[in-house]
Amino acid sequence: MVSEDSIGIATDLPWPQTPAQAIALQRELAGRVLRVDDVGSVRRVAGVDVGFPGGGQIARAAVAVLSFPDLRPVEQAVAELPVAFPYVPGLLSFRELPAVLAALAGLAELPDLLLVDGQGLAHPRRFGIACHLGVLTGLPTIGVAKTRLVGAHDPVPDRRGAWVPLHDRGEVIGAVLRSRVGVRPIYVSVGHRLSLERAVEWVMACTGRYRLPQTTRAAHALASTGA
DNA sequence: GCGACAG
DNA sequence: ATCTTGTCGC
Repeated sequence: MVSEDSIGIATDLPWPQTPAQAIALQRELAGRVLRVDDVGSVRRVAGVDVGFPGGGQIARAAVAVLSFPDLRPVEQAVAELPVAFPYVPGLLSFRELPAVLAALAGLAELPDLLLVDGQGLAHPRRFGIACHLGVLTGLPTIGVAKTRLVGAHDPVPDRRGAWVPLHDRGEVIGAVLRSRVGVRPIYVSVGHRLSLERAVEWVMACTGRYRLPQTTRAAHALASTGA
């Protein structure tokens, strides 16, 4: 029973009710992640983030769409839904994605690329929230996290744009990127339909004078204030 | 058994 | 994530 809205976002999805079901679904969907570059021309880039106003019973998702490459605000959408899944490290998407999908459905036009607040492949089962959102929407996505979930890495040179690979169990799962000199690095990983190298380039192209990309900052502001 | 642990 | 003011440092 899957319904779609006018711009093609499925909203009424079957959803796991327990951590065990969620993990099984991640293992199944992880095989659908595309790591090859297939982004196309990007005119609209969006930041995606979720806040929990009040006691934390409500999830408020925000999508901030910016023009590319000038990064000017062009559209935004917010959606609030009751929280239906607890926060469990590794299962973040099951808590936040329902609200995110609702917010995306409220846009007049879909973005060409999504920067998601959280991990992509840099996840225990290689299926963080950025991968999950990419697979569900079919859109190119990138995971941009402020802290590490899994993996190890060498020190990152303190130069803007420098990055080192993030390793886990013998494979490269992401990039630890110095988006700005003198600040903690950010964790970038493939979400869907692009390579790690291109993901890092897109993130840098969306980043100005701050540690986090403009897209992420705009979405965060929207998700926490609601307007 | 003792830590680590996106948001 | 959220609850919260001032304060240390560049």
